[in-house]
Amino acid sequence: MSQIPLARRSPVPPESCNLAKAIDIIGDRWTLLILRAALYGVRRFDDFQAELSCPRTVLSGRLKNLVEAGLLTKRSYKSPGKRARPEYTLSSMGLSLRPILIGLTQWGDAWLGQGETPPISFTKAGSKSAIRAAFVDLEGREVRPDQIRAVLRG
Amino acid sequence: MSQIPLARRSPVPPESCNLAKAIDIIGDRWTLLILRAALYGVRRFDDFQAELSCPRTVLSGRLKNLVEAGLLTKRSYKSPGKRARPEYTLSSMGLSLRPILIGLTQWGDAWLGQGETPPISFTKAGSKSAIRAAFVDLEGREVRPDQIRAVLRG
DNA sequence: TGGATAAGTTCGCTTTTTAAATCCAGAGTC
DNA sequence: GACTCTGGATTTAAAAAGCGAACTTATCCA
Repeated sequence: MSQIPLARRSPVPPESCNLAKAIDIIGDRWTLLILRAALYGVRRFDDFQAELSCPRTVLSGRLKNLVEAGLLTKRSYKSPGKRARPEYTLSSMGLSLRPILIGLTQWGDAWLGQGETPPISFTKAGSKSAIRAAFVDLEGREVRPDQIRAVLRG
Repeated sequence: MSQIPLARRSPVPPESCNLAKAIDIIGDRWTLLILRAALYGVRRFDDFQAELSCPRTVLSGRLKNLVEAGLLTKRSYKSPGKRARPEYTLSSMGLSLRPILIGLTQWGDAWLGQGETPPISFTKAGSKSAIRAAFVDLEGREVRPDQIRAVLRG
């Protein structure tokens, strides 16, 4: 049962909505899976390919898009006795997606996990108790979902 | 500059990862745009179509998928003097994606907004100061991103 | 009976995805 | 230098998905 009042259109047209822009960049299965792997430390072309089992053409294109969008940084690494090769690491722009992907992980744990213990969970450093995605006010105090209000144009 | 240590593979294989499962359901441009519109109150087929400007075939298929996945509920509505028609509203499963989409909106505001005032922002009811997506511990206190630790199996 | 309307579906056509093979550049080897 | 190995990326052709327009269906209203 949705408490959201009926609307014929969203209040912000998709063209000027930063959520829609974000969706244009990361709203793609392979792109999201690449970011997931990158957040776990995967950096190299063949490692991404082995992890995702996706066509190399697609991986190549998605990596290029992510570099152009500024989420990944392409630089060289060199193992001793090997030639230099590119590696793809998250920029600060890409790293700042981590809370969103962790939130989505926990959403998946809650709704898709079929009651099993999640294979990965998240805690605060030095603590054993779980953390969760939520909203906080300026002072860092939690705001319950039913307390959230949208405000248009600044 | 990424502080994430190099890994050849992610610690949880995509097949058993709830994040990967979540991406399979919502990791699609049109699907995400449908959920965005639904969170703003759009419910009807033609309203979604006008909002998204997507082919009706695509919309039809995505709505069916979202209903099957349990994120949307299909029921009938009836305006007085009109025949009954289906409407699509968010289930509690779909509603619980709201923090993630608001978080993504704020990520877009920060990185894609080109310094402009965001067209929409979020506040706590009865307050004017902004709220933001974050992590909290069991007591509802904020946990900074660098304090987050991943724990495997358990 | 005819028209208006909302919610899809059908139908050709175009674009993207996929999987496999191929290309390419440079380090190590002879 | 020539030869080979290898990680990274491109080419190619078939399969899948996306696209826009027209069409169908069902019901309310005149």
